[in-house]
Amino acid sequence: MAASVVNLRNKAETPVRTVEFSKLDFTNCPVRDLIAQIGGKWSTLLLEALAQKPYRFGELRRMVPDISQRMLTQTLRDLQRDGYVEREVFPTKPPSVEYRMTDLGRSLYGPLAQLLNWAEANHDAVRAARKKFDETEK
Amino acid sequence: MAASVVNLRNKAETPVRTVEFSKLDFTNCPVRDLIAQIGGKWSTLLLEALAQKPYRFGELRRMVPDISQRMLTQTLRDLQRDGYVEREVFPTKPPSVEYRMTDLGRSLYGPLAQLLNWAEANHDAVRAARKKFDETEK
DNA sequence: CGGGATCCATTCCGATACTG
DNA sequence: CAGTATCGGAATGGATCCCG
Repeated sequence: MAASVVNLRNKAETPVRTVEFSKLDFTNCPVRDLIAQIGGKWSTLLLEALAQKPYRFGELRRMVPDISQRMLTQTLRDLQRDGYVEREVFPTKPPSVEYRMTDLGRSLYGPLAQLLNWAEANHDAVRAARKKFDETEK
Repeated sequence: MAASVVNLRNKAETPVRTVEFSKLDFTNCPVRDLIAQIGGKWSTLLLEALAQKPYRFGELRRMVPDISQRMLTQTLRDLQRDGYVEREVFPTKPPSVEYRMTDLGRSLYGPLAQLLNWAEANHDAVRAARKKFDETEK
């Protein structure tokens, strides 16, 4: 229904998004469905690493020292399930496993990197806003 | 140290991000710090609504019917704390409260909207990847 | 080396009831 | 109308031990 369709525009009046608020079923909402995974604690970090080049399990572990191997395994598995990452096992002795980004993952990383750049560029502004909010004691 | 700095480049060899993996303290990592909030279950939805125009509490509640008033209050409060949203109370009878986006929030919404567009455009691809992964019974 | 299995603490979030 | 307070279940994530 047209009344429930919202056009989100930027300043140049170019439509940037159209969101229908009438039917927001969790199982079928792309935003919640995909962002829930990307928004996990370790997903973006691993996507950033693998956007550079393929890495082995142990290499990723050393690059992100404060991740538990449980979460590394699980996050990589989830990223593979969503089609962002490929896994290849080399039957060496002992075995080694390499993770690399797929084309879908690279296409995701474009807009994602822009958002992460924004986060870094505006981290101070957000922290200042938080401090002000907390000091005003609301 | 230079060895721990990773340049993430796109196909045109333009550096898009530089990530230092050596010091990723949770309290000081902008990505995790900001994305953790944005990645919450309701944040993006409310940012999308308020990117269009200001809304009152009850209007937002009706736009997103499956949110509890507890989470609506809390998410709006968190968005306000991070400086994305402003709250204005009108001392009418009964009182009404309006929420509107700040300039910081609008600047965030630019790259965020691109990511959300990607999520919608590629939802089918991800769902297909999930189905294939699950059927391959890994 | 690259996991899997188990246990446990914390956090998130929904439901419900109450208030100025 | 726009919240606050409390409770409890579910999900998230860390620590530890085991295994081919």
